This record gives sequence, C-alpha cells and structure tokens, in this order.
Amino acid sequence: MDRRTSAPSTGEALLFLTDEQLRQGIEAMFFAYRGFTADPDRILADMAYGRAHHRAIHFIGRAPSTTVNNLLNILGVTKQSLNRVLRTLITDGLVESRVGRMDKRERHLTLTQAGRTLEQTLSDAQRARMRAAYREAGPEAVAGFRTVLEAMMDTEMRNSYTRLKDTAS
Amino acid sequence: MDRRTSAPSTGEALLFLTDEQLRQGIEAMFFAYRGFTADPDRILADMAYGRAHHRAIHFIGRAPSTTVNNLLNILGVTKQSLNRVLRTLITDGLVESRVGRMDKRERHLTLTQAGRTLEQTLSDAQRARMRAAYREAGPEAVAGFRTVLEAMMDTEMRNSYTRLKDTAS
DNA sequence: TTGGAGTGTCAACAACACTGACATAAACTG
DNA sequence: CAGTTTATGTCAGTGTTGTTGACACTCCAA
Repeated sequence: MDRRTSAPSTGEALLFLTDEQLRQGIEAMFFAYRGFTADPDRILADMAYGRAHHRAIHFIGRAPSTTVNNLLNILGVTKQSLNRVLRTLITDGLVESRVGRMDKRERHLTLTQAGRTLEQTLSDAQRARMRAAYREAGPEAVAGFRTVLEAMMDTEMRNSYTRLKDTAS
Repeated sequence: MDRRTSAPSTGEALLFLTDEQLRQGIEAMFFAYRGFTADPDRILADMAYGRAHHRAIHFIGRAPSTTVNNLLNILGVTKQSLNRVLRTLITDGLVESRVGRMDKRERHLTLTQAGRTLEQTLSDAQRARMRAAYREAGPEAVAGFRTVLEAMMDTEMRNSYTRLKDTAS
C-alpha cells in the first residue's frame, strides 16, 4: 500500500493520502449516489413527483409532527422551494398540516395513511439496495462507511443527522 | 420497532440488518453528499457554471482525449444536456474539442490550460474535505467506505468506476 | 404597542434534466 | 456503390427543483 506514516505531532496517526486516492473516493461517491437515488427515482418518475417530494416524505415520516421550520433546516432549501413541494403533497392527501397547539404559527406535518404507503414503497426500494450493499460489504466495512460519511458532513448536517439518529429509539 | 429483515438463503455471512440501521445509512448518504458537493458549489456559484460543468470538467481532466460518447456514458445524461454544458465550456476556452484521427466522427475532449486551472481549484476544495474525512476516520474506515460505495453502484457505473480507477496508474 | 419570528404566497428567474425531431458527416456493410 | 448505422450537434418545448425579492398575516414577547 502507498500509505506511509511519520511521527505525528498529536496522538493520531498521520495519514498520507495521494490525490489519486482522494479522487477515487470522490468518484466513488459520485457513482454510488447515482445508484442510491436510482430506485426511488424510477418509482417517482411515473407519478407527478420528484426527488424533492421523496425527501420531504422521508423526513416527515421519520419525525412525525415536525414543523415546517425544522424540515427546512434538515433539507437545507428555501421555504419557497419546500412550500411548493409541501403544497402538492398536502392537496394530494399524502401529508397533513396541523396548526400547532402551543404556537399557532407553527404547522406540524404528518404523513397520512396514503403518505405512509408511498413512503414505505420508496424506502423499501432504497433499503433493498442498501441492504444488498451492506451484506456484500460486511459489517466492518459498514462501520467504516458510516464513519467516513459522518466525517464528511458539515457540522449542522451532522447535528441534524445525530439528532434523528438518537430520536429513533 | 426492531423489525428484522430476512436472512440470506445462501451460505453467505448472516447479517441481520434492521430497517433502522438501513435508514441511518440512507440519511448518512443524504447528509454526506450535501457536504461532498458544498465546496465546489460555493466556488461555482460565483461563476456562470454549475455542478454539471464541474462533473464534465472532472471527467475530461480525468480521462483526457475522451470522446463525447464516452463522457455521456459516464455522466449518464442525454447528449442534449451534456452538449449545452460542453458548448459553454468550449466557447469559454476551458475545453478543447478535436476531431478524431482514426474516426473523424468522434470529438476528443481535452482541458485547456484554463480548464486545468479551474479543475484544480474545484478538486482542491473537494479533496480537502475528503482528506479531512479520511484522516478523521482512519484507514480501516476508508477501506470499508469504498467497499460499501462500490457495492451500492449499478453495474454499468461500477464498470465506469473501475475502468477509470485502473487507467489511473 | 411595537418588533420580530414563523408561515404562506406571488412573481420572476436560472440550472439542469428530459423528449422529440432533424441535420450532417463519417464509417460500416452488403 | 447504395443503404444503414454511428457519432455528434442543434432547435424547440417541457418539467423539477432550486434561487431572490416582496408582501401579508398571525402570534409571541418585551
């Protein structure tokens, strides 16, 4: 292997990473993400929905009764962009929007039964691919996979990610 | 909510993967990919270019003298979509298009000096993040990361990926 | 009461993907 | 050579998803 170590200033091992190694990682992310989204995209193509709808449905299903603002932070888009998506989902009866009890400005978003059904269909497809990849790679690889991905996130995204992970029970 | 998935029927290692574990992997991909593209996106936002230009520049720089058709296969977009991007890059003097010697129907694409400069700027930013993530995660995690990503790709993409990896030397 | 936060909406626009149709030149094939 | 296929370019139209900017409304808190 072309990995060399030298006297580290801290306690950590000092990793020398060639541009070539990094570029392979970059390309791996590019090609893998295409596969990652391919299955839900195929399903959504037949409906009037796209990837943005999938994301909204996923995170509403994940954290029911979440507010619009919370969803905005997770998705990292403008409220105008999210609103367009939410409006279609609400009028199509996939998402329910309830005025908050405490703070009546807030809207709490929950999947309807139809929304849960679609969410299930989409995530079944995505999980199937993820499961196959995990099985093929093995548990140690999966742990490494998760570790690198977490290190690659921006701080705020890592916070969102961790918060979701911890509220999972 | 600790539903177990079915076990593999063959003699492979028996991995029990809960829906929750898989969902965390899905969300990790989502958040990490945002970070992955954030730095080049920021740079490109100031110019008249977007992510599509970055991808074209990356793969032309990676495989100089590649043909349009080859690039189409790698990027997985329509020729109309790619052509729009290539046209701007060529007229802006970042990419050179030469008629093939053997087959004069083909156009061979190469980065100009200006193109290489931009490519360097963009990939420096992306590599910096990748390097930081790799260092933080450690070599075993990196190996696992790559293994899982490869397993997640569609077959054709994995072929493209491997071909690029092997021609790197 | 005033200021600000949370939300919804309108309009305009840009990036990037798609389909469909057509044109051109070169290469291949019978 | 004639006909077909391949590689590429281009035009026109459309859809999804993102952006700004502006404005209105409700409600909370100082």
